[in-house]
Amino acid sequence: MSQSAVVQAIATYGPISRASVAKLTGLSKQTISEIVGNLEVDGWVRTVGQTEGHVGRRAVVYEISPDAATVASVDLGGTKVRVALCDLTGCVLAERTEPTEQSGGLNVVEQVSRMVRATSTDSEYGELKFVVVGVPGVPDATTGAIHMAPNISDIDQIDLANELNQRMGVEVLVENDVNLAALGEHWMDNRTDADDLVFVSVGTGIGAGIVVDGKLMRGVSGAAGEIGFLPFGADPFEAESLKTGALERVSATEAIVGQYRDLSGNTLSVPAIFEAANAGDADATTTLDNVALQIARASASIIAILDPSLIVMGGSIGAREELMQRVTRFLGQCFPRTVSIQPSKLGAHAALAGGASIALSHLHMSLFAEGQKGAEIRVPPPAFETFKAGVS
Amino acid sequence: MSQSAVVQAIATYGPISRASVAKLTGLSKQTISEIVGNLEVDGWVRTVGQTEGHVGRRAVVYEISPDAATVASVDLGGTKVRVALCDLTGCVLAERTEPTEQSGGLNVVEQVSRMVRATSTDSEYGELKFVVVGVPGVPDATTGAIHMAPNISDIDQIDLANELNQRMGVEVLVENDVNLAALGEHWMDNRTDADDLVFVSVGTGIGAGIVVDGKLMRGVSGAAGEIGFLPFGADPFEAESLKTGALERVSATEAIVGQYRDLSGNTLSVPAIFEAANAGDADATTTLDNVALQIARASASIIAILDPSLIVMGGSIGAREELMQRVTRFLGQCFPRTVSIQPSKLGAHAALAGGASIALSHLHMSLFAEGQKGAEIRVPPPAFETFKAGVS
DNA sequence: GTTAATTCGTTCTCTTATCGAACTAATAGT
DNA sequence: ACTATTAGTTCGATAAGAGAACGAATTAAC
Repeated sequence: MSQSAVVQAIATYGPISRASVAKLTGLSKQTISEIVGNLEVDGWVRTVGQTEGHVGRRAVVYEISPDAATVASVDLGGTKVRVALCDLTGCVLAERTEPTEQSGGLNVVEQVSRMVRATSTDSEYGELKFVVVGVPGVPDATTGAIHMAPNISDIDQIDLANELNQRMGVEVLVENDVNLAALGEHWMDNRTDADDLVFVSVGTGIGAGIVVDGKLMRGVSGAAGEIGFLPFGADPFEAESLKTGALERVSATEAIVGQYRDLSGNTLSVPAIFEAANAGDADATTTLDNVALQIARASASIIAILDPSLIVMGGSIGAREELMQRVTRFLGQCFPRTVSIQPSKLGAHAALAGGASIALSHLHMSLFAEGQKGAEIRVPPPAFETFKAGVS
Repeated sequence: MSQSAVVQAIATYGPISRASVAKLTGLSKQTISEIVGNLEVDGWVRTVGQTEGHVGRRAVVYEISPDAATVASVDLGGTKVRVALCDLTGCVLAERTEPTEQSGGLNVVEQVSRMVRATSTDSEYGELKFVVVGVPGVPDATTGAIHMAPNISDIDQIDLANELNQRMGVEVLVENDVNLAALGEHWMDNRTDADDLVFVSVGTGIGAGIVVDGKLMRGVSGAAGEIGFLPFGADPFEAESLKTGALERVSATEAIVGQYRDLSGNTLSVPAIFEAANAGDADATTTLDNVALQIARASASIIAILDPSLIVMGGSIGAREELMQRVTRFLGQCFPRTVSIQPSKLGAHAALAGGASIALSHLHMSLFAEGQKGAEIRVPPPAFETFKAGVS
């Protein structure tokens, strides 16, 4: 069937007539009529009136039926758990946030499944069909355990996707949170010219998510984008660099606080250091310069290897305007080509958006392109403001 | 049509009966009979006898008709032009090598098209259907010019693919030589477990070709893998590093010769420096250690960002056993995960093999999967010895 | 206000790829 | 010779989709 193509066209080109879908897809009119008819009977699309003002007969226009089903996107962080319930168009129907269960392990599983259940039955939404969970670690494809996630205890001892699946009875996908953030930014960007992007997150740690050809690059062991281990910043041949990562040792929260303390003798939080720099504190300025220099080098490495069209900076530190400006300046001094660097548009909600985009793609695939090889449905993002409002 | 699946099965599983193809593809027996019948009439496959010794009726077995068509793979280097003519199974039918026309520009175009024509009409081969040319530079997708190719003069002034196409009347694809080498190694490796690899070439320059998911990663401007510009080795903030690349300044031919001269006062060629190191020359040993250290850092960068399953070292310098051992040792000291590092199996012929693999894939696609979206035909490589013998 | 041009959507027929089942053919082992 | 087994063909049946023709509804133009 070419159901997927039809759904894709309706989803992408908003309210649209069957004749237009025929032109867009290249399929014949009656094929479209039949497919749309079936979709309408099954409740996936619905009519929204008629065209008017044009020459010729009025066309009945269709759109995706937003409430035919829902998906949930979960951002499982070390301190907070966020759950967003989205309809088929990606609009946020309900959201809730809780502090993460610090006892970790199965208790977190219980917490997430309880929150998802509560959110999805808040009122009369469509059936929950898919859940995507973003975690601050590397999901192991075979065992389902989450490696390198020091912020959530015992999360590497259980098969997270499987445990959640059993409790909720819905298909669950677990993905690294930075990867999801990269996808989220890419989704909302919705660019047609180039289909790639690297999301660089600087916060308690430093990491990157890579989108190439609209798809996530994970690497064989799921560790693609672990730029904390780039071999510069600290001496990469010191033992400590093998554990923490040479670059991470000089560019994440702890390193920034430490560096400022070494220079000034005072211990300030990272936001306070930014304040101090803005107020003219020379030590703070030096600290930020040093950090930005390292991040510029990291960006240069990424560009040298991947040649992306865009780098998006995110995380509590990375997205700061003061840092971005410095990074852009330094990058110009150590790399011949210029690449656009932009701050994250979605901020703390990037991973949530990425989860929603994956969930919707998967759902559409399973519904309309069951077992087709090259099929790929790209669900267009909702208006930026709509999404932002839903999760604020 | 599922022609592509049938061709794929016959190409991959050698001489094979129609019944077996049916089982492999999941298509029904008479569908296979019809498709194979058509392919045989058109000359793409042929029978090669019957099975014997099994219970039941004897099966007629088919294989790809090797001489139904040919493709040419060209390695257009700064000093040599190599042309290999391959049949449909990837076997080399004829080969020729000439010094590169030093006048550059259109003269090189003439040289290549003359060589290809001469090679393909040497005797009675199948019709030439596709030509792939590997160049030491970055092909511009829009203009067809080759950027960053200092070794072939004026090659950035012309639309290479187009000029060649007009002279030869065959479809021509131009690709970076390191990218082709990466594909060639990947093709010959023919691994089923993981479908990615990074080819690192160290010679007059340093560069990398990246294969992910069986496909080349090119980047937006075709500059992916330009690891000469990784921001370490020399100081990346010096003006010279913006031109030559910070890493390239300390790891390619010129840098190695220079470094040894600085240490010892003597000027030796790179092979001579390797000899000296093997003979116990401390300065040569130090030089090679330094170079290997930088290449290990480059490898660490690649692994941190891409997380590949394999790195293949190539180029006149990179493939040397003495260097590889050092790189492996240093990499273990600056990166926590171990990744397999292997020397190039194809040596100077890697790009030629990569060109052949692309040419064959394209040809099969255009013949049997015209305008199918997700279609992809993977032509299995010939036996390693067969190929090697053909181009030696 | 009638007519022409235009667009939408349906009906009907035709093509093409594929499958399923029945049937014929050939072979090894008993 | 008989049987189990595998190979390959013949003969419909089915389903996705294309193409053409036609009816319906609407605006523009005279």
